[in-house]
Amino acid sequence: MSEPSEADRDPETVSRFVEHFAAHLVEAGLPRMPARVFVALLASDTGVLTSAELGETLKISPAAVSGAVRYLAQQHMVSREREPGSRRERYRVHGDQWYEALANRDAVIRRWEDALREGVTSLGEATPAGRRLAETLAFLEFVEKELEAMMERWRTHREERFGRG
Amino acid sequence: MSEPSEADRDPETVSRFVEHFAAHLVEAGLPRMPARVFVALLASDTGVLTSAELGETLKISPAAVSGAVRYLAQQHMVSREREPGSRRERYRVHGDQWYEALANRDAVIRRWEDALREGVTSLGEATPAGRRLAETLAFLEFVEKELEAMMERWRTHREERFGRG
DNA sequence: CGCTTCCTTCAGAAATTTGTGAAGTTAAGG
DNA sequence: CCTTAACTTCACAAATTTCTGAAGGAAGCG
Repeated sequence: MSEPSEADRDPETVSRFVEHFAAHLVEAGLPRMPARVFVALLASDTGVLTSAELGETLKISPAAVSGAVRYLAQQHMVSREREPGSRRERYRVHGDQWYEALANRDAVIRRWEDALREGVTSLGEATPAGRRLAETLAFLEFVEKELEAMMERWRTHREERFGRG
Repeated sequence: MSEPSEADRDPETVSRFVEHFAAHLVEAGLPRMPARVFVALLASDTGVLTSAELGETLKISPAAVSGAVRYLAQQHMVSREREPGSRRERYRVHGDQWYEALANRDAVIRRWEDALREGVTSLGEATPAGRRLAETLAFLEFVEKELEAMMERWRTHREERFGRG
């Protein structure tokens, strides 16, 4: 029998995890292909894969890889690198970068806030509906601030536990 | 110019806000009908609407209302009430209930954690991939605890600012 | 320069999701 | 009980989304 070493990178084991975890992300609202690509990167040993490798392990066309990666890059969940002196593009999931993507939700929150402010104004601050919207707005403003503080605490916590990544 | 009173509840103004804010929620992953129904409730003066009222303001069939409401109830974003001695069902968005739904994300996070733990085990704790997954897991565990604390702080903050709802 | 490699874009096929009408279910009211 | 009101469920039609294959660029390499 084989040693429990790198040899355990049985493609099937990896694939099982990829599909399983990706399914959860999909359920949470991430499009299918981006989810699969993202998890494949997370589960790779170097955290870097080429487009071709992604296509092969996930059994999808180059076009699908391209689309998924574009999506992920927009969300700042992966970064693209150019291998110098080669046409190969490499995609990387930076350990932290992915947490920071969560902080990126910030942008989303801020747009919600804008919409709510408009609602408070147009419905009237003094109306019950206006007050309800105002409270929701206050909640989001609160969360926004808290998230920032939380990420700061995480960075500290992380260094204690994992050392500088 | 007109007084900012209840007279401002021009259906068209309300509708504009509903559609606008709902669009943001959809973009964030909420299905369309649930999003519209939810915002319609948020923007109503009492925070309570009957199925018929929802159908009329949103111009959708009873079936669509039914489906949307079922979804929202499952997510704990609205609650259903039975008007005693009537067949009419009423749907309510409780001011806080909706924040607490965010805490409900807890359940989602916990399932992610389970999937990640499995991944760490099957890929091997000692492998680079395993370590990456372990760190992601640690992040989620951290967030889970923080969220709870955050909600607690919000409740305090809220009372200071709005008095007990 | 032209060839080759790799990625992207585009149009369309396939699959999934979404919303409706119609029939079914439950419960109030006569 | 029978009628009527209100919501729900189901099957299907419609719209949207998703992925592919094919054609179209950019960039290294000879």
